[in-house]
Amino acid sequence: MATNRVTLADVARSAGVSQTAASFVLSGRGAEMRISADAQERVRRAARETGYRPNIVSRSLRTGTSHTIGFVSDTVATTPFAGHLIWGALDAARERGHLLFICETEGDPDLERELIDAMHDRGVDGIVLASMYTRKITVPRALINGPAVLLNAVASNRSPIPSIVPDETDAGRTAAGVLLDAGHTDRIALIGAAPPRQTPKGSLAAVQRLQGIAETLDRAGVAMLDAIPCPEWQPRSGYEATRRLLEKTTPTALICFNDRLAVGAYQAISDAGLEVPEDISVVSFDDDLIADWVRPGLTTVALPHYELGRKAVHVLLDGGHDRSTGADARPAIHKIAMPLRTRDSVRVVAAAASEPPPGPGEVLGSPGPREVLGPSGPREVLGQT
Amino acid sequence: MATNRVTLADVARSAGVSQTAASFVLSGRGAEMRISADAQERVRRAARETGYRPNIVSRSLRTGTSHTIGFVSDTVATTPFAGHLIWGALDAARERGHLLFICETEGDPDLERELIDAMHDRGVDGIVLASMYTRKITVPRALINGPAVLLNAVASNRSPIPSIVPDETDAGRTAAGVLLDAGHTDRIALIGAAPPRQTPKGSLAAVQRLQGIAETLDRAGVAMLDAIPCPEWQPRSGYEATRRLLEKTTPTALICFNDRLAVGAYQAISDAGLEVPEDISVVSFDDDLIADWVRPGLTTVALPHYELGRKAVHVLLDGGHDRSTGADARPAIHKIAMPLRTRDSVRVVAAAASEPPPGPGEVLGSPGPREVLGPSGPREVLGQT
DNA sequence: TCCAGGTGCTAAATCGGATCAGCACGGGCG
DNA sequence: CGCCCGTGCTGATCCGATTTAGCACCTGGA
Repeated sequence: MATNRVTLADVARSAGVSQTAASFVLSGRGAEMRISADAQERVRRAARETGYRPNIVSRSLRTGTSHTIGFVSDTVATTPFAGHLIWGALDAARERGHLLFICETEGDPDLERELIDAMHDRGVDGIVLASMYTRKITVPRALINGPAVLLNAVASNRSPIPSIVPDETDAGRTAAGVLLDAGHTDRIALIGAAPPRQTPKGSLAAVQRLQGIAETLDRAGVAMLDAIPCPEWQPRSGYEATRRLLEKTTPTALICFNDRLAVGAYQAISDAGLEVPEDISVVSFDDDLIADWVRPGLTTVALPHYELGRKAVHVLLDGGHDRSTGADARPAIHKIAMPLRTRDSVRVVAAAASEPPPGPGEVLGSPGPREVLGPSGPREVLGQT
Repeated sequence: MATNRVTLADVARSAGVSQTAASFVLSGRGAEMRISADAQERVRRAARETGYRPNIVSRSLRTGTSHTIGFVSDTVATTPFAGHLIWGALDAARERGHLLFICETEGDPDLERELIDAMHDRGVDGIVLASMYTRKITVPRALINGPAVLLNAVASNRSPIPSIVPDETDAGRTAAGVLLDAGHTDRIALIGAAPPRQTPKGSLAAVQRLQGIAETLDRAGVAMLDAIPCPEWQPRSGYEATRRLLEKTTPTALICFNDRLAVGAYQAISDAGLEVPEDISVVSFDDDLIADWVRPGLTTVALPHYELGRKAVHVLLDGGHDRSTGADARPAIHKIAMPLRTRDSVRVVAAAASEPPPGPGEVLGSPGPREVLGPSGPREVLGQT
């Protein structure tokens, strides 16, 4: 810090009023506190001419609000895919005049406690506790020392802290809907579906995506052809599962439970001498980087990282009022829509019966009414050097 | 902030001493200030039992040091590749009891100024101004209001601010050395070399890498076969350049100026019916994610992002003393070694004449004495979902 | 006996704003 | 003439630490 910062006392002296008056004027309470228009003008001019900026540290000491938020993540911060969580939080914080402390716990509970405490020591207005993938977590005790929200996570223990998570169930509906809308009313198989026990620890995506898919297919009276579980959601597993599926039967559409599984599925389909989407359509989840790299581009239901980050900050800053809405004591769980990214992996077989006939210009691609575009898409990812 | 935080006054009261005495004890100046062993013990016990934690906001107001650092980047924060810059800074800061404010300017000078000011308003101890790729930047005026360092950037205007950059010249020496050590003493071509004017604006890598390469080849008496410039360092350019090269002549080794160019070169080599490394060896720079994905794995000189981030924080916190070392008024430029990542893209033709004969177990791979391993390699990058 | 010097602490000021509790002045009214 | 009230401000206190200045007591030497 430079030693020559202009203080409120300087401004007051230069305007010929008391520090109190200057404070009132600059905090917008001039009229309310009956400061004359003339004096107000003098104060404002002095502030402008001296380049006065209020010292937030001292304000924070007195008022207890620091215009600062803590962002504590397990490993999100330096992870390529979910850096958008931070980006959204950063943007929302800036819009509302806040700055973000960011740190990583690396999954270590002691470190987590230490970092949360360090943030409280610095008087943060609240803490965003973020998880790299959507899951249940046990809320650390240190968090109760102030306002907080859970980002990409829900509390496994009882806790009054609100959560922000992607709407995975609706994503399941969207994925199934894409196929239905494109006229696939038969021979739809699932890659990566797993009974709840076989799912990554605490992960919610597997269960909820399946639920949304099943609900939508049921409602349309479409039976599932098959559902192959995968031990882990990696390309290799997707490859194995799809190969086994193709040995048994011939699907015309696949719903893969994430993009990495879908990449494996692509490989297996190709190995079987078939093509996407001519022989088999593929829909998936996440909108991983690879979804745009594979050919044909993968139609997928995107994790709305940017929006999740934004929402977390907004809920945190507007927080506490959640409890007044409704009489239930359970903490709010805010679900963020997962937008569909339409690419080239779904073949349009026929317009869906339930859809209005397509207009002249929109024969191909058929996004249909299910497409939900995120309020602002991610920026292009840049290379290094 | 919770209302029931324990304050120093509480501790003092509970220990039966004055707040002054308590402050002395807890700041480690108890003996110096002649507080009796008994009183010291009482204070420490009270602090422990009440769970006292000093309020950094108030300390900051009094002492002007907030144990807080600002990290201002253009777009680094949410970029997959260079998130390691932040990770290194985060680790170093935590080791020294500091927390990081992180923000992105998106290249907008107004936003940059606004964010730097916002950080100064919060009493940061210093600011790290980071750039996504190594380049010259004009140091914003707002930065002179406190200690600062430039990360991955050097000042184009006169400025007393120290810089932390990768040692690109030495990286050039390393890349050329890898080939020489593997016995390539002929037919070495460069892909991506460019006259200074044709280089990305302000980028230093092109010039310095070339300088190191040329110096090392010269010293070994090896003439360059050819050097093809590339308008931009992307796979397509690398592909085009290599294709043109292969039409003219037949190199046995390529030095590509970054990994993306090398990926293009791989493609062109394959199209020409040749193989890496049997027909043509390839060395490159950056250690981009793709360097480990392509087959054969690409031997490359890594950008030491993690170390750069660490060093920036250390220089910042130890700063100001730079000027005293040496009589020259120019700001310090700290160059961080770029470690070699040996993979499988370089064929060993023969042990280099200048090298000692290889030991029994190390016939292949020949890392040689040039290999510099970073103090701690990057963690594995995790997927999402 | 007196005082210098050491021991073991404490009162009060300070950092820069926010805020509570008034205070001086002028005009209108009874 | 005295009182009340609205206008337009100001003094003092507070937030929670750090730090300067200094005070009371005791011991030992002259």
